[in-house]
Parts: sequence; C-alpha cells; structure tokens
Amino acid sequence: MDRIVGVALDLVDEEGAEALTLRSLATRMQSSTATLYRHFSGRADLARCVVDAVFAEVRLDEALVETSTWDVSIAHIAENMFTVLERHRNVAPLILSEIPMGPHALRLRERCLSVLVTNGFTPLNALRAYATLARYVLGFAVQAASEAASSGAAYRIEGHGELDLPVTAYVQSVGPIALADEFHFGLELMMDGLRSRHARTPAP
Amino acid sequence: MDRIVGVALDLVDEEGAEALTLRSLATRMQSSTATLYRHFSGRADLARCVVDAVFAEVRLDEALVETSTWDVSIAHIAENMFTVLERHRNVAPLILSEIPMGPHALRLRERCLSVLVTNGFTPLNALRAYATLARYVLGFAVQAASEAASSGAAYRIEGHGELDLPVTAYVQSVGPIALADEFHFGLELMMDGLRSRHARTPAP
DNA sequence: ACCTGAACACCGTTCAAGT
DNA sequence: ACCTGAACACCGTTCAAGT
Repeated sequence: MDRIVGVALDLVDEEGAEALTLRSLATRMQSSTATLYRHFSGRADLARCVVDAVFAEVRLDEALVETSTWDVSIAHIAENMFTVLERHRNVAPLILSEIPMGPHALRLRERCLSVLVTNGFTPLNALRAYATLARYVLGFAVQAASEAASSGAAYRIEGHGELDLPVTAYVQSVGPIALADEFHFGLELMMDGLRSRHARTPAP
Repeated sequence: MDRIVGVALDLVDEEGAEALTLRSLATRMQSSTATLYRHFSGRADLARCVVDAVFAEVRLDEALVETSTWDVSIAHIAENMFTVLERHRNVAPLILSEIPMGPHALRLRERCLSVLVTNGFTPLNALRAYATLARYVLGFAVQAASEAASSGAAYRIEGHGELDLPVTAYVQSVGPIALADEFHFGLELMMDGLRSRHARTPAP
C-alpha cells in the first residue's frame, strides 16, 4: 500500500491536489476505484496517507540536532519541514482538512518536544513552542501554495469603487519578497522570542 | 448580491464549508443554481466573497490604533482578526485556496502597513512583518478549524507497529492547551522579535 | 432582459456479480 | 478470497427554452 501512496503523491506533485481523484489514481494503478477501498477507507484516508508520506521525507541532521544548542536544533527542524513542504507544495491543500497526525508527523513532533524538554522547557512551554512553530510552518506552506494572485489581482471590485491603498502601493515599490526570505524572517522572529523567554537556562 | 453572500456565510456557519454548494445556496435563496451565475463567476468566486465578508466584520478600535505604540496597535489588529476568524471558524477551509485579496482584506493590510511605516519600519521590513503576522493568524485559523482529533487519535497505524512517544506522553500530562492561549503565546513571541529588531526608534 | 429546468461531465462510495 | 463494472447520489457548470 506504500506504493499506492507513492503513486498518489506523484500524481499530486504533477497535477495538483484537486487532480487526486479515486478515479485518476485507479487509472494510474491500472485498477478500479472500488479496489482502492481495500487499502483506504476513503478519499480522506488517502489524503492523510499522502500527507504523512511527505513528512516521511524529512531527514534531520541528527548529529547537528544532538550537539547544537536547542535554538539551532529547533530552527533546523523547522527549516527541514519547510524545505520538504516546498518540494511538495501541491500537497498543501490536503493538509488543511486536519492537523497531520500520521506516524511520521508524530515522530517529528516527538523529536522537537524532546529537544525542548531536555533543554529546560516546561511541558507547557514546550507544547506551546512546538504548536506555534508547527502552525507557522504549516500555515506558511498552505498559503505559499497559491502564489499566483499575489501581485495585483482583484482590484476592480463590483460595488466598492476603486480602492486606494497608498501605503500598500508605496511599500510594494521594493518588489515582491522571495518566499524563503519571508519564511526565514518570521522564523527568526519567533526564535528571538523563544530565546528571550528562555534566557540563561543552564545546560543540562 | 451582498444578501446572497450573507446567506452563504450563514450556511457555512451553520453547516460547514463543504455544505456550501451552489445547489444548497440556491435552495436557501428559493432560486436556481443557474441564477447564481448572474452574480458569481462560479463556486471559487463565491468562496472569495464569503471570505471577504468575514474580513468585513473586523472592527478596529481606531482610537487605540491611532494613539498607541506600534506594537500595541499591531497586536490589537492581529487579535481582532483572530477573534473574527474564530467566530466564523467554518470558513477556514475556504481561505486555503488562495490568499485573501478582497477589498476588506486589502484595507486591513493597508491599515497595518500604515502603522508600521509611520513608525519607522522600512518598506521591506513592513512587508515582512505584515506577511509573517498575516500568515500566522490565517494559518492558525485554518488549522484551528479541525480541533477534533487533537488528543489521541491515529495511534494504531497499519504497518508501523506501535509508536512510542515518551516525551509527547510526558508533556501532554499538562492537558490540552486552550486555543486562545496558544494563539497569544505565538503572537507575543513574534511581537517580542519585532520589538527587539525595532529597538530604540524615535517616535515620529 | 431575466430566470430556470434539464442536461452534461464529473465526483466519492457501494455492491452485486464475476473470477 | 479478491477484484470490478455498473449503479447511486451527489457536485459545478452550461444552455436552450421559457417568461
């Protein structure tokens, strides 16, 4: 059944999330839609498996995670998640339906919480820190999937007349921001906040 | 056509985003699906309008935004967005498809950028700060919509055997974190980061 | 000019019937 | 036991036909 998920992920990568249809997948498998129900309980289950297949691609530098300070480790994990999600940006729409809870997603969370707790974070703050980072990375990935209408669409709206947005226009003179730049800016913001809250904790 | 959008938003609030069907909306309007195409170019357009109707509900305390320091103003705007999205949490799945670009969403962005720029942020950093905050709030709202399976589902996975997640188990002994608490923790993290980056800027 | 029933081409899901 | 064609109840979208 891992092979079916692999084919499904290929399909999403190549044709987008909305092209992931039981019929289209059955065709690629040279099988029938009814057969897919032997492996998945339905389309939602299939989507969950595809999402977890993406999380399975996260490869951490375990030596780095083990030997670095907690902030470097956490940032490394977050950047790895971002990289993998960027590589499979078409899967983003599949993530929205529910928070990833597949085995690979859970193991990644375990790893993160472990780093935080062994570095003196309280359970509550470790959970908070992980939740915030995970939501940021996932929320970023979900929205980054639709980067077409980012510049100047949807200006002519029906009843509202012309919008004038002087500051928006002024500020956009710097041109569009690269996705990776935007991501790292926000990530550093949160790491700053975590560091300042966690200042002067003795090494274990 | 604002009335149709209002009915559509009611429908989403009451029955969820997947219940927003051209047929179900036509039934509520005592009309036909074909008639809806006089007002919207299709389901995607309808969804965009519903999302912007939610943004239209954001009511800022203009006196507070005007007179407070930039960080208080920005946090106030972010919290307002969060409150409104929480009130209409069923619309979250409609947001994923594309970044909100309706007139009300654009005006809210204009207001945010205005606060940042008049307080000495460079155009680049104002854009970055807004993008990070907006993605955080939206990403949070999107994922907050599915809070059912948060505790302990999806443990028994087919081929992988039992997962043991000791730190996860230990850390979850503090119980589930309230959504609002989680949101505020992350927001404060980012505000801390923004403040430290923007330290010692003279008032205009 | 405005509206709509009915059709078209899809979709997820199910099940009797085949092997 | 395993697979599948065909059906069912949907969906978005279109259009000839009505008023």
